[in-house]
Amino acid sequence: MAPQRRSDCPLAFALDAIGDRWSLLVLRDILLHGKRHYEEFLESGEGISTNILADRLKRLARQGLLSKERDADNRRRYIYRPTEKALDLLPVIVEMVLWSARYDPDTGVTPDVVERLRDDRAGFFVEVRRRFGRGEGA
Amino acid sequence: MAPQRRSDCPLAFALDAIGDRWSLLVLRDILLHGKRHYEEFLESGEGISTNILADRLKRLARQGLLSKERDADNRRRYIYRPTEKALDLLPVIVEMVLWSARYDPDTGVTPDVVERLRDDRAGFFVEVRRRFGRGEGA
DNA sequence: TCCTTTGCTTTCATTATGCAAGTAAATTGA
DNA sequence: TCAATTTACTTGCATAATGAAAGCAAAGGA
Repeated sequence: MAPQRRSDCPLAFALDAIGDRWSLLVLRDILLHGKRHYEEFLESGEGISTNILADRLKRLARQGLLSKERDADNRRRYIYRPTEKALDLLPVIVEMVLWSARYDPDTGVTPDVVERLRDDRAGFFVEVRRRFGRGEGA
Repeated sequence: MAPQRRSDCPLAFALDAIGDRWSLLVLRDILLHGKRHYEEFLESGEGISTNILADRLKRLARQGLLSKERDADNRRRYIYRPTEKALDLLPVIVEMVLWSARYDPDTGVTPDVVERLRDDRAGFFVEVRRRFGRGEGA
């Protein structure tokens, strides 16, 4: 997708990393929906196909956004986990969600969730990080 | 790029609108660099090609992010301006810039700009909006 | 020892991207 | 007044990305 660096612009850097239609949806599943396995990602409503999912997981891992390890409980599986670099994308995701909540008349996000994200971003971030064993500071 | 709706997820909505490698760079040129004409967008460091630029301008206008009108001073030109919907993407852009500033060792953004964006988001938004004739409140 | 589960890879058709060249309307200069 | 230039595209074509479907391989279960 984005093999080389296009410029030194920070926005271009972010877009080269996650500027496609699928990468952030995979991160959403991991960060917000607690998914960890390949099969779970496939089940998401958008219907990603198997080759694209495999490619994105590989890219995200190569870019240091995801770690991949065998599941000790079932060695056919792998567990995908977010790195700190991925957790630091939460503000980007939240702002995109708030923007869509404002402009999509058929949005699936409920008003109470919007309110929570708008009025307690920091608390939300702490809550998500806690689920991945990260305390308040880093 | 993203013809139809993939799901009711707000993140998917945003990605269908701006989830590609060019759309946000065009908006960056307009919102942050004061560019207004086709030729100016072509001059950006990333080197977008003419057909892609034309396509993205059309898409952004169709989605209500840009307005397009003839330049009265030079009727060969058109003036592209951001709508409120585009200005509301500033938080997304700022979060992406801050993320890249943290993780790109060769980032082009200077520490003082990073500090400004981090510590005075609201002031920054007001400043940008003022340039487009929008006061504090919408 | 099969059968199933899980995570892919491969194949191939369709679509998007990107470079280069061409087109057309508005403007300028001779 | 008309030829050159500016500005904003469009078109053609090659290459790359996407997507649907089928196939494959290792691990686990019956």
